[in-house]
Amino acid sequence: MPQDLLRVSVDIVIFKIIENQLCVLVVKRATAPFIGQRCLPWWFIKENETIDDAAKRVLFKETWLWVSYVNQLWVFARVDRDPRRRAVWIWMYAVVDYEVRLSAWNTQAATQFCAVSAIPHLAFDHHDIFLKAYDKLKSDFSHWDIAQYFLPKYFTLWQLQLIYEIIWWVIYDKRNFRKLIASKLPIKKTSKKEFDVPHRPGWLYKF
Amino acid sequence: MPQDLLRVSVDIVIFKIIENQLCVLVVKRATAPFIGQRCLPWWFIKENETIDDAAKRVLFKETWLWVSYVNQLWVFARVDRDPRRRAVWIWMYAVVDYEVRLSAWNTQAATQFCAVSAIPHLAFDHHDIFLKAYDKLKSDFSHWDIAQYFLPKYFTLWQLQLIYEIIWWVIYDKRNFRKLIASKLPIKKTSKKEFDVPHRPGWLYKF
DNA sequence: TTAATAGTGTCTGTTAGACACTATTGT
DNA sequence: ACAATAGTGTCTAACAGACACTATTAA
Repeated sequence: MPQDLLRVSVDIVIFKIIENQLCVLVVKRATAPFIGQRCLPWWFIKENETIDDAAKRVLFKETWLWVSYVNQLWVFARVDRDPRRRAVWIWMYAVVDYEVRLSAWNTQAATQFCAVSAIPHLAFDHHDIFLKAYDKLKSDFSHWDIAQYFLPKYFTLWQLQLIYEIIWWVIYDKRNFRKLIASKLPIKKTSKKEFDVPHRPGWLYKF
Repeated sequence: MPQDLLRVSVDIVIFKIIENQLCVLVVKRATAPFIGQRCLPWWFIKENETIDDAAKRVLFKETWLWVSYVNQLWVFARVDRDPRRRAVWIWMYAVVDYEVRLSAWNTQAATQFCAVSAIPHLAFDHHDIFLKAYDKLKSDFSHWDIAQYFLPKYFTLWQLQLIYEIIWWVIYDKRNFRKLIASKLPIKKTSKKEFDVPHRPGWLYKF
């Protein structure tokens, strides 16, 4: 039985909502190939490392981001779109929540979030990955409660509704939305209210 | 950037419906570890081979089966449940249609289909894979028309209904089922009818 | 008091599910 | 004629979607 040794890489699409827009993390390449172009964060995986852990560790080291959710998109073997001929690669996507601050890493122009409506040309086949990740994110939203990973621990129903409206690019009726999520999502009303708002404060909820 | 070389393997759950039962292909191991135990078919992938193609090629070579549908389940890196310490492995599932004959390979007791209700203990972590594949198969049925891969090219509505009843383990009302699939599945009535049946023959349909 | 958003209920159209009889073929 | 399965329509209950007003807070 053949036991070829292969290089395995991970490419990741990291989503975050900034100023009511869905954004994706892109990196400016400092080395060949495609030097100077934008692409998604990626790396080769080492032995003795699970994929999810590697994703979180590498992302923290390189971008100072701690992702709250990681999932797989797809795996490929040997489709020669990459000049370095990576043998096997894994596409993933991740979500970063509201509370992560855009501090140190943000001053490096090399790494920045970019609104999905204005994604630049991406090197490698990264545009395909982005599209697949975006589809997957939208479909996962309907089956499963990923919204929580975009939100802070305590949030108002309006914030929750906004997440859905941003991801799916639709407008909901407030009453219908609340009926819907009451029957679908395991969220609890807390005894706290939002503050520092110039209007009647809403109740805070948590998952 | 680390560029460790890893062995990549594929484990696959192959589904087929035999005598109105959902079955999975299991193999009896001839070599250590777990010699004599049953497990799922698996192999290491070689460079210059896409995963889907490798799956079809290897399965044909080893079991004489030509699968009509292949999909991915999950990818893992380094979880040391395997005595040989495979580094990265890919879980997949596949479907074999009605018309594939159980010929040559079936005489080898080493390779056989086993009803999902009577799966024996499987070596490695293959029982987990089987369970995940079964879940995925059921959920894919609701989103997407995989039923066609279980069926011959021309089929009656009753055969189609049976597939759904077997996979989901439910009973449908014939009229409601037909209304449902008429609105969901792109199937066409042909001008042919089934034959060699001791009752009124049904119309044949195709996808 | 005003500006701004929170919070709440009803009605209606569509969809999913229960249910029974006639039609056609082989023997 | 009989055995066996194909094929077909209606009624009802549940759910999804449209829709407008009162409540509470900060300034």
